[in-house]
Amino acid sequence: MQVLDKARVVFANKGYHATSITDLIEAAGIARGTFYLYFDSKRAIFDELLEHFFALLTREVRPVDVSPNASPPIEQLRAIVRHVLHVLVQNRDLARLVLREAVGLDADFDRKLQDFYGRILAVIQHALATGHSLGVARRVNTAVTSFCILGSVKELAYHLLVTQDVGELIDLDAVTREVLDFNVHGLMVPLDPGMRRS
Amino acid sequence: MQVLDKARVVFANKGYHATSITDLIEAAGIARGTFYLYFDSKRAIFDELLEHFFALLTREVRPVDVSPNASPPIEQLRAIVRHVLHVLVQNRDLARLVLREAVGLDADFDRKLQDFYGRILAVIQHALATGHSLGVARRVNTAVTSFCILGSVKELAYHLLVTQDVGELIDLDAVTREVLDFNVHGLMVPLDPGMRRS
Amino acid sequence: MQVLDKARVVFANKGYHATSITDLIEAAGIARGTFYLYFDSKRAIFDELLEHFFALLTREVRPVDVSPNASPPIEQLRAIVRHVLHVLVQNRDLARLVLREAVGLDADFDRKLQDFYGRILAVIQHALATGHSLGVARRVNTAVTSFCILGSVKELAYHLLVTQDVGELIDLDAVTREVLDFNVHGLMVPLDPGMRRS
Amino acid sequence: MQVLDKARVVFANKGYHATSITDLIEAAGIARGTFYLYFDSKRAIFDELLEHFFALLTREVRPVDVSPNASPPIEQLRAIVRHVLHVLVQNRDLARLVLREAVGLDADFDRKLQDFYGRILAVIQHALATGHSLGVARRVNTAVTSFCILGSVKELAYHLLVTQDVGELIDLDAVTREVLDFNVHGLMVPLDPGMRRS
DNA sequence: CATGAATGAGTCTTCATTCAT
DNA sequence: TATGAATGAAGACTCATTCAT
Repeated sequence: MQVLDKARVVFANKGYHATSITDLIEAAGIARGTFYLYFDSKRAIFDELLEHFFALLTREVRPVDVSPNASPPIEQLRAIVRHVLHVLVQNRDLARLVLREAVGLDADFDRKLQDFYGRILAVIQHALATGHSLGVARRVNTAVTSFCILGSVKELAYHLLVTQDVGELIDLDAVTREVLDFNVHGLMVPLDPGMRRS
Repeated sequence: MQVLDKARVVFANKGYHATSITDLIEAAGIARGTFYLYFDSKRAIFDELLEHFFALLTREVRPVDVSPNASPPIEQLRAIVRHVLHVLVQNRDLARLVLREAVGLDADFDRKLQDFYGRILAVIQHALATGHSLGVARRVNTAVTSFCILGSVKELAYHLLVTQDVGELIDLDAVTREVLDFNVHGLMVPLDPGMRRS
Repeated sequence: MQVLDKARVVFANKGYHATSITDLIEAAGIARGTFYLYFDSKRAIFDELLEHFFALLTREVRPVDVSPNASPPIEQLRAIVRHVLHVLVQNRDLARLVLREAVGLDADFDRKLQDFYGRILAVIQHALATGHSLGVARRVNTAVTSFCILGSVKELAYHLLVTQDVGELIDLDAVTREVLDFNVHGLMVPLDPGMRRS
Repeated sequence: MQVLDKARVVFANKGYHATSITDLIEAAGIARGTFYLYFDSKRAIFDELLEHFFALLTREVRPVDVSPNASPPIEQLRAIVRHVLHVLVQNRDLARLVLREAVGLDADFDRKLQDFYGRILAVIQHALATGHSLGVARRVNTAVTSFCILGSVKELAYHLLVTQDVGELIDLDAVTREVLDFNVHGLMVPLDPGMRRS
């Protein structure tokens, strides 16, 4: 909806607390009362905004498929990361809201965020376990490691979207490759350089 | 100071915006005017709180030493990570504030946070470059990778401190080992177990 | 407007500093927020009140007309004085505000007051110079004398409005005549009483 | 006293309301509690300051002496005006306080001011009546005219002291002469009975 | 006499929300 | 549906005054 679109921009630019209802209705070109016709409160419209974004992001985040004819787990993870980064970059405003404003807003929202990240973490953990059982991944503490993986992607996304203003110029594939390389290979030099190609 | 101690707890529990001066003075058991005797504003006491924490955290964050008789970079990094996690765990309240409340507060604070993380990122980048030149680290995009490393630690810390209530029970050394293992070795199974020693 | 009307009375009775927003809204019978819907601040409503009064007072204060078919300068001055006294008497509250509260409020208001009185002084000085060049007025230091004239009217007005409570009973024409007599003839007995009529 | 001296300057520069106890004690170089050792309140020290000034000003303001061997009333008035202007110029700070800050402060102070001016007005009225009975002054409404005389001096003093910064350069005698000329002769050109008719 | 840390009543101002039209 | 005037609870901050040392 028009109002949601405008609100997204305003929230992203001014932050949740600094955004007033007045800002919202002026941006949307509607009257004060009209706003409350569509949304219960300032909190509610913010919720709706992020709920939509959660759905968008989670759409492609699904458990790795271990069936024989599925692509290898690492490829599935790569697809997920690429998708997530892509959605984030395509929705800078919403991404800023999730990564900056939605943190520590209130207990209710904290739970939603936790649910969201929990779902992602579960997928990662599942992938790690699967990868290990397939012999393609080290044996790791899946809980700790899944946080690490999530964190590495989040932090990268954060700096890409919030800090940098030239976000459009980023080579998403290169970044995705780099993140995955980091997550897959770590920092260590290949034991036998002769056998690998970057 | 007494007031700062109480304020730290209140801020950590209620969040910056939800905390009122009244909350602060009731927690500290002082009068309204007394508060303003010591702090210029609500924003100022929050600032002081975090500034102190930044100092605490940064104390051990220093560029890796590449002189011959220094311990290997990886060990230095391990020390830094252990220290950071330790400080975070020892200062749960302040850690919550930095990881949750300080984001998106206002432009001034954003800059401080960015400075803080920037210093850490610089150390990491420097370590990566050094490690590569010493032949102990892969050649990576140091910018991207430093975000990944920072993110992996931050996310872990966040979940340790914010999500879990049983943070005291955590084996910090084990977690540190796990994070570093992740960052150093990634997820891949060792190519040739027979040829490696941890 | 209703709010302005009530505010005028309250300000006049309690004085600017002693008047609180609470006083204002209680007198107007509106809610706190409603006040700020119409006025930016306590200072702003006061400003608006006086600005209006300045306009009212200045309306008839114009340079004396020296064209042949205009009434004599002394008559024009008389008209101005009568008008000013009339407006003051008709707007006791506003008059009190200007004469008592507006002095030394803040730099901005001081400037406005100075502008206002400056305009009046300019008219008086102009009239004095004109009168002298027409041979109907003594040669005087126009700067000093214009202050004297302004002062004589101000002081009279002040005592009429502020001190006395029976201001309505005043014969305005008699007072105007007396002020002008004072300003025109001074205290001296006519040199040749036989030739003059009061 | 030292504290009073400093307070006078601060009050004169910042105005009564804008002056805080902090301003006062910093200027005097004393502690907060010490201030209340000497003065009951902010209001009280201001009162004391002005009370002193009233005494200073009133010292020479006495009823005109009608005894045969006294100087003529007009001379006595001239002496009073000269003295008043002199005291005002010699005590710019206090003068500013009386003319700007003391107006409309509170009911109690209003009464004191009224008493003060009342005493002066009484002297003027008495002088006018006496002058008339001696045949040296026109018959005027002494009430109205005394306001005019007081006002002409006050306004002049006000502009001399408050508006102008080059007050030192003023030729006090010339100004006194001008004021008296104005009050005595008014604006009219001297009648030359032989040559003019009103 | 002197101090200054502590007080708390009181002030201005904001803004999410409501509701009569 | 749409409007926008009105609301009032709640917030941050000030400052004259006190009193234990």
